Amino acid sequence: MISKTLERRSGIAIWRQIADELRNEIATNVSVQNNRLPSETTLAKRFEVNRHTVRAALNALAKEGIVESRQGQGTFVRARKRISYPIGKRTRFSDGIGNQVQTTRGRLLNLSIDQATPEIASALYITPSSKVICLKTLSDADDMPLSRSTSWFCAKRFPDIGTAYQTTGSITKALTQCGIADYLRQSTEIEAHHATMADTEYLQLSPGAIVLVTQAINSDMEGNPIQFSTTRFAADRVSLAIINA
Amino acid sequence: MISKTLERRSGIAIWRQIADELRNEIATNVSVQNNRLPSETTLAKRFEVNRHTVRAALNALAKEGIVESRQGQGTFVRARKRISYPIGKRTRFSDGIGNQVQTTRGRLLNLSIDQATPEIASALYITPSSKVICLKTLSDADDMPLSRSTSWFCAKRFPDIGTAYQTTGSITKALTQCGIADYLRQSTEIEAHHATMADTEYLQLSPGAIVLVTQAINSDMEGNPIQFSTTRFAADRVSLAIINA
DNA sequence: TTTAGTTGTCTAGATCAATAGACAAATTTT
DNA sequence: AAAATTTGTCTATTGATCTAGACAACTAAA
Repeated sequence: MISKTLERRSGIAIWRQIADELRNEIATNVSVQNNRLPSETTLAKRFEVNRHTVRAALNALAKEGIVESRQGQGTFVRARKRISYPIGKRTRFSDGIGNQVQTTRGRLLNLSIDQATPEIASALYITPSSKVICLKTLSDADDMPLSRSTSWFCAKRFPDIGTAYQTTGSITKALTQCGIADYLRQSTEIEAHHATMADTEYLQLSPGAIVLVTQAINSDMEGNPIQFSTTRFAADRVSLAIINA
Repeated sequence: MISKTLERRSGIAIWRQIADELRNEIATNVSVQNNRLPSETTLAKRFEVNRHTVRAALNALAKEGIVESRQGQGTFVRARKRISYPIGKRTRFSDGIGNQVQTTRGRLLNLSIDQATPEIASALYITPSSKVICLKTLSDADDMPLSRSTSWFCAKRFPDIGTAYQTTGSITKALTQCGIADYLRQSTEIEAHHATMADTEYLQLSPGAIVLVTQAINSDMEGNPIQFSTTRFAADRVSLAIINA
């Protein structure tokens, strides 16, 4: 198909560049017939590299659980679906993905009481350097880490949000306990970045992996912002579905 | 700050892992004082590597235009802003980013008439294997490639969409010429992937770079789908802003 | 059973990445 | 002026990645 040469001396090993390319083609069903990849020799010819280099790439994909090699037969793709995470006015974690997975879990990693930075203050409509509660959480789906979030709440309005989250394992339920029966997503910004070291640790990713970073503000029904949060998703496990309606 | 060890034998050179980490920290203003990075020796101690390895990382960031080193003084970050690309009911390319850049340009890379795949057919509400026009385009902002798209239109309804795009360089204007005065974004799906070889070529990216991939359906004012498209953004040049209202 | 095609494993050498140390060149502080 | 701190450049060595070739082990088809 594409016969562009691989870049050497780029800091990314050739076998990993091939792995990235094949992962993409598998995701879009290019050059995959009957769930079977071309043979190692064929791929080596196509990428103009040694067969061992192709094997290193396939080995990496096998470790990710994307393909499976069988001696004498070939290399086959194992179907895996991304979790579709809805983003709209009524975005909620467990509700949104609940029908796609068996179990969801939220864990509190860290709680601290900080002074609001200018950015947080303007998002929450409070005076700069007033007190905010900062919650760092990790969310699992089927015991695979899916995302990690940092949320800020006005400490004066939600003094007990931390303990409420710890007992419920859910922001929505914690807000209910704090008197917020319903809330709306006011804004969302999405970026993509390379995984940081903290990401590779908490989300169980390899270096060079991708995280989808969303920055969101939630408001109560009167339109007052109540939560400002940054969430980092393991990009190869999710697809963000934007709900316009 | 974070003292997690770097992963060796991962196919990603250590200097590139450090570059990725620093790029992220620069973006979030961590460990950057007065626009000045810590000295090479300090960074080498922190990452527990040789100073030359840190230099390789800084060299890469300098080539990307993110930092600038001055002998005897230090290494400084150069301010660069991502273009914020709005996604909502009324998403349009040039309108949305027009106030952030000087010039925008759209170029037609390829036009073909294909049979609709099941996916395209269901998105456009047409019978499978009926004819569709496929437009591959590249969009620049200030002469930097920003995104590349593949769009499908019903060939029966929009026979002249190709020439209309070529003369106007804009999907919106092309649709106007074809009798669509106004249209709405019906759905958007967002994923993040590693750049393919075609991405590195057209979007001028390095291997290992990230692309934000959106899949969207646009409808006319009666709610009939008119365009199905996949867009791949250079992730380090944009931020997607979700408009819920 | 034979043959062709596939993945698995081993050895050896060539190229690239990372470490180590030394010193030059430029800037700021003392 | 001198000292301290910074980036820039050089050489040499060790370790990881990529290439090359050969052959074993397994599978499916002739």
